[in-house]
Amino acid sequence: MSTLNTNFIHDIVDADLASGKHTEIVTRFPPEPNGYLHIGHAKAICLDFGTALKYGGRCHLRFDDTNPTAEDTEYVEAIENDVRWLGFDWGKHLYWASDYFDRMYECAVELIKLGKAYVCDLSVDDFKEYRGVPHLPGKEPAGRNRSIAENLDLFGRMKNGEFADGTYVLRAKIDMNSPNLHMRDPAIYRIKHAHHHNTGDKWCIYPMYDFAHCLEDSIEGVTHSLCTLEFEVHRPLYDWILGTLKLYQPRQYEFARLNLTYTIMSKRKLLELVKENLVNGWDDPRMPTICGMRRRGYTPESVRAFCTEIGITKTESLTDVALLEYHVRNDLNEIAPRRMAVLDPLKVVITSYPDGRSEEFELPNHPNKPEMGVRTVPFSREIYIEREDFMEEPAKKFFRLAPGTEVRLRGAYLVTCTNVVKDGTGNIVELHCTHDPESKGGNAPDGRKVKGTIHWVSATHGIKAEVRLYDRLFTSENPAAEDDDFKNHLNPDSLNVITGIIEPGLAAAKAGDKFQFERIGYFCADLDTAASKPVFNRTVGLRESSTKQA
RNA sequence: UGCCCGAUUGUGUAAUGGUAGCACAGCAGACUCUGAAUCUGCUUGUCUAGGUUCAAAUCCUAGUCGGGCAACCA
Repeated sequence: MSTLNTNFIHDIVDADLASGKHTEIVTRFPPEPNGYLHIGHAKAICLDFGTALKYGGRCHLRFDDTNPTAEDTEYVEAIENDVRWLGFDWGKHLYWASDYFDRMYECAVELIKLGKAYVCDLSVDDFKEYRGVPHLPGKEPAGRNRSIAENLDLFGRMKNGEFADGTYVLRAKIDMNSPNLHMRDPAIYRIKHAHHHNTGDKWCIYPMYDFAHCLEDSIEGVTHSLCTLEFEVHRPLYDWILGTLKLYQPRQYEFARLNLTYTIMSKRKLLELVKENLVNGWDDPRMPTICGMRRRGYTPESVRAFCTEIGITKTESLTDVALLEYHVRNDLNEIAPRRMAVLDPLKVVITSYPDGRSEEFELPNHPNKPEMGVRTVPFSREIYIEREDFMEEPAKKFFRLAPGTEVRLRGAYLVTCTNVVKDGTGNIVELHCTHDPESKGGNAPDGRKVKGTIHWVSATHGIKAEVRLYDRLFTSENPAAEDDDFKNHLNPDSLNVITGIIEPGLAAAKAGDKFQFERIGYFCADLDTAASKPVFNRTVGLRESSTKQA
């Protein structure tokens, strides 16, 4: 597994191991079950699990389910599935923040007893006003000086459901004048009369992220708590809570989140696309979600290789999606069997080939990997070729078919175009060619060089297939940074559904099977595919040298 | 305006006081029954100004630019 890269986090781990601070490395991936995982999460997953793997430690999968009004079990299974698909295993270490609600409550009580937490009755608006703004000190609420006994009583009554949502909140007593807003007596427990998927109706108060997360890490013995940059300002609070409670203190380290060109990474925005039917669900192959990429035909190996390559830093950046596509091609090139499919068919009649006759050619599944075997492809008098593989008036470096020129039909015969058939409006509807019967298999006995090789499908044997041509979802390199609504920058051509002609064997493809359609790109059978109606997704096109003349 | 963080070719990263390297992208060529893959070569970079040092991408100071923080979200 390609996790042997190094980065500044690993430098820290190396140092901690060398100094004896830790002997076993424990990390965690802590998703909130309120959405689907995307490529940005893949980066975090590769770091969290990859670090544990590299150092022979363990990585916990922990659902951060502290907000029952935002979360849904719908997402839990999808998240587990996605992490597994990426190739990682949490073993028996599956946890829930809600597993620790009792402990967290006790910790909150402890904080109150230490005089380090109090119940506050400020309204949400007043709460904000008292907190103030970054460059001015905040104001201390009256409740800040409540007695410990009164706080204990009030917090107990909050827990017992005596108060309505929003009436009280438990706050850490830190410093209303701190330059760090998160230290201005942050709320750590709020009242939410909501049913929780794990704990049912046991609780009507739930811990806030800042209070819950450090306790979860501490309880689980996490050594390195890795998160994204926006939590940097939360770190003092993380340390304060554990320090005040004198609990084991994991260290939090922050790294930059992934940004990719021509995509958005915000869960909220992705949800918007799904809800407004601008895409066909979370697993739409245009989505940067892990399930979307899976359906698109990306492999876990390629996603992991990409995550390794981009590295882990604190520098905010915008990674070129071409780098991801490179890794997808790189992996698919190795593993995808070759097939022929014509996406924009132009009929060719081999006039010298006997009518009614057909034969089968044996073609390799992979040009450089004989061990991948061969398949047979039927040939007949009428075939389809790609419309763009013919030019009536060929450009200078056009190597393909043109009137009077000879090309190789991949693995079949050398053919020469003898006639161009047009309809009344001048559109080319058919080509006539003659073949060299001596060139069976694709080479002439006289050894003459033929530069052009094009793919083909027998018109009498080929099967129609729905082919979904996917392109980038946005036309803007950085849709989230545009001044207007990101949805104004959706690519109207991000999906183009066409009917192509595939070699017959391809109709048996099972959903998820991956192929290279020679000279076109990598494709995979979609979830919707059926032998009676094959459906293929374009995963990514082949790289095209810029010298290729259209 | 307060605090925190960051800045290395077009993009992403490495170099931990000692030759600025790698990958992608781009360009040129070789090879090729995929204009793919593969192979070869090439172009382009340390934000600025001072300082420390025999030596600075690296350490210090100031500035510039970019980002984050003001949910009873995570």
